[in-house]
Amino acid sequence: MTDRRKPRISQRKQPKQARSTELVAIILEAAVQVLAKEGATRFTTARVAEKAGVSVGSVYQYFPNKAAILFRLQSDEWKQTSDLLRGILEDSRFAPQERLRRLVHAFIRSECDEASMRGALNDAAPLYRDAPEAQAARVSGSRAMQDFLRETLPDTSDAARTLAGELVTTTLKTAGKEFSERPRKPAEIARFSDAMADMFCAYLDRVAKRTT
Amino acid sequence: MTDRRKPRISQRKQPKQARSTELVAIILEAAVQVLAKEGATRFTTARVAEKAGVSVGSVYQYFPNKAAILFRLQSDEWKQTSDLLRGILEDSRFAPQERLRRLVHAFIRSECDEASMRGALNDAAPLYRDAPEAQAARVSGSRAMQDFLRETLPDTSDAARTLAGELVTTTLKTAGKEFSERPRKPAEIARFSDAMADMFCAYLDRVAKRTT
DNA sequence: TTAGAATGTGACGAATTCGTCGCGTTTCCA
DNA sequence: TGGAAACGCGACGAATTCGTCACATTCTAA
Repeated sequence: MTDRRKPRISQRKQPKQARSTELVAIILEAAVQVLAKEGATRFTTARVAEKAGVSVGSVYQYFPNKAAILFRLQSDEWKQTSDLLRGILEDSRFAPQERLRRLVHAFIRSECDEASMRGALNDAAPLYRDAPEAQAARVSGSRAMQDFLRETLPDTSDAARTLAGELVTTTLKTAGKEFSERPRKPAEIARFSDAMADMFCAYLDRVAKRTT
Repeated sequence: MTDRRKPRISQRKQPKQARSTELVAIILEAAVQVLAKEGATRFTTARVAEKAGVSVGSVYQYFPNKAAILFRLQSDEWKQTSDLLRGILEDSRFAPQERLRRLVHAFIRSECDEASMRGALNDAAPLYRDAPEAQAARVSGSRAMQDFLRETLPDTSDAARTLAGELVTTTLKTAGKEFSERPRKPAEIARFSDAMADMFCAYLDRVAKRTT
């Protein structure tokens, strides 16, 4: 529970037998449960072990500390959504603006779907975000968005495009998270997503015009 | 440190003599220091008391628990920025879009100014945000923005205006926070603020046109 | 079959933290 | 000026949490 320390966070030992591979999966699943149901401050290796029907020792066999479990969950989450978004942005069946719209909807819906887990994971961020591994993971964030913008804003300078990309990306991510913190009805979700997509489209149109 | 509990958070006792009034101020100041320098997880009543040159007992004389101190800091913060923003939005010397631009710049600059304190306060949010007092405070959030939009988008439906207001408000707040989490140069801050203001203006223009 | 590697166990020590309570000190006011 | 109320103190009990370690069990390969 220290803040300034930067604990190693990578996995301690690779499972070599089938049962231990499965064990890791069970632990991670239990971790998700505990996080969602108990919240970040009650997320404990002991509780995870109990939920998994396993002893604490086994947990520490594959994860050097609590932070490592959380980081793993966050990594999986990142990978999952980043794949999702990339897929949508590269789907050439749709016009660029339609792709963006779908992106926003997909992201916010997914954010609302697992709101309690993600909220808790977010609350726990102070425990793992200062570790070097987490820093590295943060860099490779919004590659897909830049590629998309290169296609959409071909005549815009690199600097302006980068800025626009950062703005859109952070807005989507953070405002989406905030929005999903309270329970929402499907209609609400759709309306908010539409509004955000409108905002992005209006902004990108304006950026495009500016350099034409 | 429990998550599900909703501790009372209001002040325990009103200071009645000058020295105790000053004491509360000293405690709060120390709390800010500790939060900024030590981070949320090392924020402790004991540390606050030590920093304030006061005993723990005195701290608990005026705050029922740790969460109450944090909530008080957050409340002060909210009040302060909400006054700032209201002032800018109501300043009729400037055209609406210019006001919005100034709003964004002021908010993000202020966010960057005290980034470490606000970041830590945010990390500690799980400790106080579930208390009923905090829920109540959240409601009276973005009144000024709605008034501003009533002026800017007179022909838009209430529902659409509310939606637009929520989107702009949450975007400003959350994206601003995220942006300020890493240290930024003044030029960077200005560029990002400009981009965000552009985005808002483009969006609001589009909303306005839609109903004209 | 059997040695030894991999895996799994859970009681336990160390550390931290919260908030209280009994008691001493200062201030107020009649 | 004297007593009551306000104020301030800090050692301490209760609770929680982290992560380890010595030992038990299961698996693999020769």
